[in-house]
Amino acid sequence: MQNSEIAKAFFDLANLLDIKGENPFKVRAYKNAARVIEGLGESIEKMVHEGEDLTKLPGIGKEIAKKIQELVTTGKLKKLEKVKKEVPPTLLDLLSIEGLGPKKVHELYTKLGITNLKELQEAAKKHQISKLRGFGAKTEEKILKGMHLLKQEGIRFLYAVAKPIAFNLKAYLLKAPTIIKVVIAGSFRRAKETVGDLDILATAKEPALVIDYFTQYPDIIEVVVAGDTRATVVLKNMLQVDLRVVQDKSFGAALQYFTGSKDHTIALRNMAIDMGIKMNEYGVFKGNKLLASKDEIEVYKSIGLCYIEPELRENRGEIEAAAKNALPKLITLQDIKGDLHMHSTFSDGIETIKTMAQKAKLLGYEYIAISDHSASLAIAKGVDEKKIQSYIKEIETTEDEVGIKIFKAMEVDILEDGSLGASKEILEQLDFAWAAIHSKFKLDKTTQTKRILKALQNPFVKGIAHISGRIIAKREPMQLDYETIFTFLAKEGKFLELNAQPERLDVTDVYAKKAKEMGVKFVINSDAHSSKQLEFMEFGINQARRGWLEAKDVINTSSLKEIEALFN
DNA sequence: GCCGTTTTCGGCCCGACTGTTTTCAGTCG
Repeated sequence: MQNSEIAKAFFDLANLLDIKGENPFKVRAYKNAARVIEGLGESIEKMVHEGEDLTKLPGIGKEIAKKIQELVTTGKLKKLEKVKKEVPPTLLDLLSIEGLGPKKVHELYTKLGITNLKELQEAAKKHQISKLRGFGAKTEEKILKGMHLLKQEGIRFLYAVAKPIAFNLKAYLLKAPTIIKVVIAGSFRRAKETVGDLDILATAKEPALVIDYFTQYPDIIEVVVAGDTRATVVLKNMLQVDLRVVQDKSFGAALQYFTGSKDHTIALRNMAIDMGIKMNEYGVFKGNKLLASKDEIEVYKSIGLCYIEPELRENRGEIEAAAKNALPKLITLQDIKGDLHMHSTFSDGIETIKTMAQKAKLLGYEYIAISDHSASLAIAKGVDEKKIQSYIKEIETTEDEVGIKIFKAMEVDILEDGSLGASKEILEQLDFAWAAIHSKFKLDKTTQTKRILKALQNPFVKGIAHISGRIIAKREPMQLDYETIFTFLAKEGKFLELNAQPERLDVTDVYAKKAKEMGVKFVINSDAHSSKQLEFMEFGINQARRGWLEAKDVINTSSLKEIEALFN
């Protein structure tokens, strides 16, 4: 059973109990546990099988641990089954309408007998809803409007897609009356691989003027809420944007609050409470005394912590590390000295080796590797016995012409049985190869893991590229025993690729952190198929930072000399 | 239901906005 399935069971349980009117703190406890499970790096099922103590996880106590055990071993949760008999589970769908929460759904169910979206729509059309106490004409209208917005729910935007949208909005807002600062905050600032909405923080002398100006942005299709200091709108592309405007003196406190994550901020505020301190978006206070507000460094310092980089703010141990002054010094784009995975017209790249090399030189790299596909991958028309000589010659010529070190490499396909899609005769003419899977993604976990390990045993293979094979929101990751693979990589001194393609970002942040803890070394590669795509390195760095990686964990931060030594 | 270096009981982040009220509950982030 996947962590996500277990988390969903607890979310459903929490929401149904909430609708039923159960103690809200108990509801919150279930939701907290669900979030912890969702964000966990390792399989809860595996932890149960290995007899690990689940109550060591934050937010999981004796009762929830027992329920997890029950779910994993029987596939069912008696308490959830029981609640589903008391409260129709189709009521959960009603919660996805803007403005409907557990209390209102409870009223609709008990007073009007509404159990699903269809009945809700009918009741709204007959104007039965506005007659209920606590409801009115506006709520009824909102329900009817919310019905057709529902389908769009839950879509997330790739970071790389959201970026230009965010920058356009920022440029627009910087022209707002009395504006001082504009920062894209939220999950975008934390550089998550996808963002569900954009959270923008602004400071201004007169916030209300900025809100008014914001709601006139041409790409808006709906203004959901607009008050004096905050507004929520939906853009034509269905991206939701939240703007918060505060006085400039509150910038640091507001930025911390609006960057999140929610779990991180709640943990900070709880820590502050223990110290007799109150934290909100206006500042950090002891009684009436303002301790900090103007910048984030000061805000963190006021509760005894050093500054925590946004990418780490997920309540995954960063607060404890900050308290001990043991945070990692995160890798930056400037640390990267070369790119070791890219394609050319010799396989499915759209530009020549020369164009790729020129662009790499422009980016300031000391070295690159051209790593076209092996011929076994028919779709990419790779390098076979007939092409290998011209491939090598072209790389050598370009190296001299452009004046940048170019490694002769290959992204060699891993076949179904774990053997490689290129012969020894081809491989021994190259500097090294990355191994990668491009087909048969659905093999079971044991078979898939063995397949990768077998490929990695080949001496020409220096590492594994885009390990999970996932395409965000399009293809599920393969089932793998990551621990076994990471153990092998660390022991053999082979490398784990962090693929920077914005829809891959493979490995994920959570697994990167785990691999690092196990002593694995990384290579961050653009996997560029055009010279423009060499700039994707930025997205790989984002993911690496979210995975707590430092320059010393990543081999392509090394100088050419060091890299050559590594490959010999 | 979870949690605890003052606590095993009594707390549980905190504030903006809306729509419905006639001073505030519910929802949201």
